[in-house]
Amino acid sequence: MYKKDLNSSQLEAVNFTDGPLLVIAGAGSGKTRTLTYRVTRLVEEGVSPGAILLLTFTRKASFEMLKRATQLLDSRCEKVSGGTFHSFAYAMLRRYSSKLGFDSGFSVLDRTDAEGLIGMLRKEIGPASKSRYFPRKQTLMNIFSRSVNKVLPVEEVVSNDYSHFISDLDTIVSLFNAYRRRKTEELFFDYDDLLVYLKTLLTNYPDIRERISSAYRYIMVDEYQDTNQIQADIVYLLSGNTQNVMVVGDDSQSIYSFRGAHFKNIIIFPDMFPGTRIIRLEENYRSVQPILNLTNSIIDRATEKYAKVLFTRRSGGSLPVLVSAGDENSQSRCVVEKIQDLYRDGIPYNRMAVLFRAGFHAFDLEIELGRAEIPYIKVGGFKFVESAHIKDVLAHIRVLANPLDRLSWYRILLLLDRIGPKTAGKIYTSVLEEKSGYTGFLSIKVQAIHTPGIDRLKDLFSQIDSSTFSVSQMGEAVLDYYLPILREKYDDHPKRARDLEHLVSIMERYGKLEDFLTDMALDPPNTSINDTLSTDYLEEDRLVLSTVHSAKGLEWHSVFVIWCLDGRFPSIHALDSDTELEEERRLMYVAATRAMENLFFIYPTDIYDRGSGRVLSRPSQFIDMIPDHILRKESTDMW
DNA sequence: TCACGGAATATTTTT
DNA sequence: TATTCCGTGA
Repeated sequence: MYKKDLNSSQLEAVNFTDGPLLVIAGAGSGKTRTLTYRVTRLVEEGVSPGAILLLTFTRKASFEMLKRATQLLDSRCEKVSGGTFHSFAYAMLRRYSSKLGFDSGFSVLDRTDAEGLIGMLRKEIGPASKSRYFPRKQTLMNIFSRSVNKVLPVEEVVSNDYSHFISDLDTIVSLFNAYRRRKTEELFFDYDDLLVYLKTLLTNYPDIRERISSAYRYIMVDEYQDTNQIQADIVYLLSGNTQNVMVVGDDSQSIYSFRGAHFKNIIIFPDMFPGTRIIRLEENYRSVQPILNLTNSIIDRATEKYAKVLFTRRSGGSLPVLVSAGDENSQSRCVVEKIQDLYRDGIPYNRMAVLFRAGFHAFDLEIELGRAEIPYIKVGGFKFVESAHIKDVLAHIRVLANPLDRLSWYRILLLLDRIGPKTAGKIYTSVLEEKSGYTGFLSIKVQAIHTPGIDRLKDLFSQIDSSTFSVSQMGEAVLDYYLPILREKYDDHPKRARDLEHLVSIMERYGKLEDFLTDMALDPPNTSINDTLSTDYLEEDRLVLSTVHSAKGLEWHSVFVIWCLDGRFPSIHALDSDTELEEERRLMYVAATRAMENLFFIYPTDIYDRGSGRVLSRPSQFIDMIPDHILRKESTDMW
């Protein structure tokens, strides 16, 4: 099976099982296949599945690979440990949390929670003089996260990238320290902490490092170009004496530098692991030659690249097309028409995708698709767990698991009439004083709080018994309580109520409350059908709308990239920074290399950009000025 | 202490 | 366009 299904480079990678291995895998070169077969090879050779660690970029990616491996070999492959760096870190930290002083566990803060916490602190110890601009909580989080991910002091991040806030540096630094303190007090880890604490654990406790690294004797890391410094350090620490580490990546597809990732990790891997074997996968199996010609010319113009020549044996195929449309709506109608044409030619909807730079770029298209009755699913962009109504419900559930969670208590209490931050603070303090977990709320001794809201809330908490209730039973109880509030608060409550129903059905899959809450933070649902939270997909024939970031690693028969307009893609904010512009180029490269047979770039003209006051009309500089024999030009005027 | 209204501010991608 | 911030009146 190995010889039949793999080319010689892939086979070499699969058979190289001991020692450090770097696989430079171009787009569509069978990277996933190589990783999958390597798993089956190891298992087949008798390596215990539990000793294999497969770190991927999303949980879905590792799930898919292991499912495939199971089909190829047998169910042993299901036992392979797979997941993201963050989920792996979570599992390890759970196991050894007492070492780090978190005896009673901890919960994970997602991005908005972290910002909320910072927002609270900002109010408490914020800027002394209110006359000047002070960074918002979001900006503060960006500064802190960058400092952690790039392993730089906050001072340096501020003076390098946020020099306009330099006069507030002292306050920013003390906020950072307060943020860290509060996380510890309330038993919280944010995304960055998961990685940082894992690294600390591995560094400071050699015995634990030894135990973990000997448990995972074979480590594989996918999408290595999108790892950051801490992740690379973790890989190094995990590799132990055997150094059986295989990393796979493509520097041309590095698109997460905003998260601290740096593709240089790929380049320096052989320095970290002397004796690294390097294998290049350069045959593309995905795209027809005309598409490859185009994608090569996109990436050829990159200033910094590590030469790689992709070739394909897939002859034939038609030229990629660049379409100029009048305005946003004619762009949408153009996409709809082409999709209908292809569908009539026998291409199912789920083999076509529309990709875009940012979630909101698809709004107009979604309306047109609805009008044309084309079923679609949207991936990425908007996150449901961050919408207010979902957050509201989750807050009630979170205090059940972690009664120290001040943010959630505040959120719950502020929903009630006549209760503001001050009162919420008093209630929070008195709940803690009871020292009986969330049930402490039932006997709070705060004078003069007798609102109907508080009584209803007490009802809810007295009804829920976290030791006997299943996760979804808790969800249902909270939902019963919350729905009247929802109706009061939002005029679009029917739609939001549907999301909540769906949330409860997701809860049914979980046995433990902690697992549910952790997944909501680390692996939140990010797909929607008709603007409503949805998790069942691929079962029906639906067109895929996706951000380019969420499309990474996937492929479709026909791909449409919309808003290929200079100032949108690349984003107008990237235009004055070379490194950001280069990242946008790689992003365009990722988008284009998703296509197997047909590739369309579409851009509307005469778009007024509010932010800059400029009118955007040029096609994206990444595909502008490409000769007609590589990229065909069309215009919607011609119809 | 809360609730509300007007003003100011702004990017986007995700674990 | 939406969110978030700040001041004012109740």
